[in-house]
Amino acid sequence: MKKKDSSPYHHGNLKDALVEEALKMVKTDGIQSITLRELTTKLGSSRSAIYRHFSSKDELIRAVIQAGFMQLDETISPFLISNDTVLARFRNMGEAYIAFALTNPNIYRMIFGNEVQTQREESCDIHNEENSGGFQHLVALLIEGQEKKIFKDDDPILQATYVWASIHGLSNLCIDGHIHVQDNIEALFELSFETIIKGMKF
Amino acid sequence: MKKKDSSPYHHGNLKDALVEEALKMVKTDGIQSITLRELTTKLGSSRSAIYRHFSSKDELIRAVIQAGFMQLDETISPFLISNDTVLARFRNMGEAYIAFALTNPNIYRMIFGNEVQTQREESCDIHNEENSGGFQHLVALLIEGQEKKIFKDDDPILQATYVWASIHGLSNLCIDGHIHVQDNIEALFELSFETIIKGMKF
DNA sequence: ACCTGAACACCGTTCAAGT
DNA sequence: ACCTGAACACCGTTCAAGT
Repeated sequence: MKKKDSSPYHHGNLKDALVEEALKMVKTDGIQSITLRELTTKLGSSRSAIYRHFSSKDELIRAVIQAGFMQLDETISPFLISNDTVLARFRNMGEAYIAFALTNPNIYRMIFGNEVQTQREESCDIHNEENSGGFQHLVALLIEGQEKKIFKDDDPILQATYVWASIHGLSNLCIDGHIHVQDNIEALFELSFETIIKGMKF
Repeated sequence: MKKKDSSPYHHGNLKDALVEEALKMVKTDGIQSITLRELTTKLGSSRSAIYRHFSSKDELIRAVIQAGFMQLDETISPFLISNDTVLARFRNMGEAYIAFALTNPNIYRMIFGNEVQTQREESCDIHNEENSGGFQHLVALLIEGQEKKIFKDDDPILQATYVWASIHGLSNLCIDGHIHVQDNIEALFELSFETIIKGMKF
């Protein structure tokens, strides 16, 4: 079990522990399940200690959102910079993306939901280089595809945004049950990827 | 101003009035702004009266979501069944859809958000014929396009789902500020529509 | 940089009693 | 089919006082 620190009045790294534990709670029970009372009880700290590190619950949630966003980013990035062909990398990324959303619906919902007003520009905007290497890698992949005459010569940033939006839309509709094609959900992905690639072809 | 009913103990149609007023609150201030206390105060009814019509706040919200979904549906449906060409109808629908989302971000977020667990199958599933004429019309449009050799011969329901997901993804990312291409947001839509249509071409 | 413990305003929900 | 009014448990947030 966890050992106490030298003093009962000091937690090892409360700020990170709060974010980590909150992300766990989101993952299993959704963002609505986070209450500061339960969160601090689980960590064995006091409620008011939170306000040493975050000015409000919303600010804490923003940190949790950012942590979740980085998990998604780390899941998809490797597929974009592998040694596979352009089209294989594209497809593998898409499958990994949707798999993440289906496996972690609560985290995905939190990231792209809007229960907390975030300054996306500064946290988990997909264009933010610091947090979204994935988007940058996607842009690079599309540029490579354009150079190899696989993809149409369009603005690669707009192209990447369109791709992201399409895959995001699929993920979003699937995990929130707006579509019920469960029997042939793979057929939906197959059709979607093919249509996207055909639409962007040189 | 509003006249009282014959008896102060009977509201004209409290159930509908609650949903209507709640939808207004969502539209201007977002779903988070709805509290039963404020809602009933605005209508001049008592708090407990709500429970004559809804078993909980969540059940009320579900009715509000459904009402919002029908507004979206009524906005886009006319464009799908107009006298224009297949491609014009397709494009006009897409533009109307995104325009609705940009004009009513709070309503759009509520519809496709997940702050309240809904049984989508019974309320605002896009496949639900009762509430989503738009989706049915989109399927019909795609079938017409296939017959006229404009679109590829794919399962029209999967095709329609892919189209919906793409436009939904664009709307969603735009209103939540995950993308900041505000300067050329029209260019993004232009590229998206062209890519989608090209991807589905015969 | 934490702790305890109390307090505050706000929330959804319930209930007893009236009309 | 409503009303009033009180109560309940829960919430985020603040604060005074300690270590």
